[in-house]
Amino acid sequence: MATFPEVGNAGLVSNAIGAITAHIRMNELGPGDRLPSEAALSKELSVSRTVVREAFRSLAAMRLIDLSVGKRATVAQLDHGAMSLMIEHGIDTEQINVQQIYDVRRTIEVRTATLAALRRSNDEARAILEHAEAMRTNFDAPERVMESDLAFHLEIARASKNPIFAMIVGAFQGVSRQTWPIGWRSRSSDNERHAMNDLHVAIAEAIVAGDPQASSQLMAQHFDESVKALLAAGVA
Amino acid sequence: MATFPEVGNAGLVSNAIGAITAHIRMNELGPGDRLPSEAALSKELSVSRTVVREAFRSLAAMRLIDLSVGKRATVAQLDHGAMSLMIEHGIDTEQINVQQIYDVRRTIEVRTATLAALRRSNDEARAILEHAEAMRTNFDAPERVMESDLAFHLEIARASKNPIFAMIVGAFQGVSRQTWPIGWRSRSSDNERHAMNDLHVAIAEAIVAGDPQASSQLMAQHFDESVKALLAAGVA
DNA sequence: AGTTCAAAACCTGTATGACAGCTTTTATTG
DNA sequence: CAATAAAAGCTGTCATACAGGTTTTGAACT
Repeated sequence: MATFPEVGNAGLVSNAIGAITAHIRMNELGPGDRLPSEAALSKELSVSRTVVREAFRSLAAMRLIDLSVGKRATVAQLDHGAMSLMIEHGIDTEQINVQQIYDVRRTIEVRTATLAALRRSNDEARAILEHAEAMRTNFDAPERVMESDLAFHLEIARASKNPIFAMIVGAFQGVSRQTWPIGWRSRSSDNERHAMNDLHVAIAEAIVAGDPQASSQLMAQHFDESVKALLAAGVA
Repeated sequence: MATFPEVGNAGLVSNAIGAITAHIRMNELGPGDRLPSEAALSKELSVSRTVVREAFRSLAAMRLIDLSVGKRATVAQLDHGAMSLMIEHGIDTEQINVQQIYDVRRTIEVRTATLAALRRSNDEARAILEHAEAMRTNFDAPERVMESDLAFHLEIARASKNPIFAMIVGAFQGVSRQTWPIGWRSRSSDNERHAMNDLHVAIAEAIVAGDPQASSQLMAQHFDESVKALLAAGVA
């Protein structure tokens, strides 16, 4: 008899992955909930611990579960880690370019700006404004300006109250860290750099004021200027 | 002394993943190019084959590489498989809901419609129109209407010539297969269902005509109506 | 020299067993 | 009943083995 029908035919590991996600679904597990041990799953699925481990690793790579030594695996919170790696891989292998990323970001962030203006909590409004102001304050430390810039955009995405937007915006952070300095240097004068910071503050103020129109219009303007700067610097 | 500094401290598997992606980057590998064998990497990194395998599995889970028995691992093409699982996991664990997905899709697809009108090849234009017409033709077989609908949206994303859009739109297909029938049933009459199909044909014609304004406007209208139907059906 | 084809070498998928080190449960003791 | 120590459970990593694919090698033949 050897192999009886099995559930699918794409390898034992794929089956195990399916069984584990099914377990999560059927038991209605949520973030933090514990999964069965490797040994238990190994027994239940009649496969070696090796197979179960590889399935766990796969799920952990996609950030569907968290692993840590000694403890059992737990269901994970939505996270942009895996998507970040996918995007970076796309860049590394020249399947996507920086301009395409900016198009996606612009499309999404014009929307998050709108939503943030409508839905931001007071704490989020304050955080967004603080990040924008930090960009001004640390003008002479580009490293810090960049980090505040990234935090600013991510906080707006969070304030949109749609975790998918937050995940996508987060996923681009890694790549943005590489391209940001290019944009900064390519602005032709400190005046332009100050103008960029001012624009961030203006977006923050529109969101604080709860003005979706102004928020999205200013965000669009910000991206148009950034793309122009990047193109001027000759980024493909 | 035991463990000497190592490269990082997040476990041997993480190190191996880093080493492999670094290998891809430094050798400028592209889709289809072959990676070193497990044994070779195992030797080079001074870790067991087990560790290398788990690293490979992790990368395969994120679809950065392809594995197949007997052959060496190869660099993979950008693919929405991993992101699909992430989204489904988000739904299963109630971290995201259907309305949020529709908001993301609307945001992105209004843009892909615009770009498709500007950039579609003739083949793509024809394929998009065919999918829309197939929705009409197969009116009595909802299953087929759905598949044509999904293919229609994905083809538009591809025609935008931005693989990130295609990846995101593709990632939502799995979930859409679950919610689509709800939307179909929730339209109050066959008239409304025919209207939905007509709207798809109208979008296709706008793209064929190379009219970005009309394309995006009609796509926005399509999503607004779909969301309305879903809300009417009481989808959270 | 070039082609064909079979053997050899290589490679991945899976299983088993072992042990270190961390975490949770259990049992004991005060 | 609380504190604590022992036991049991769990994950991370390693080594080894073998079945069954795939690529390379080499020999035989044209």
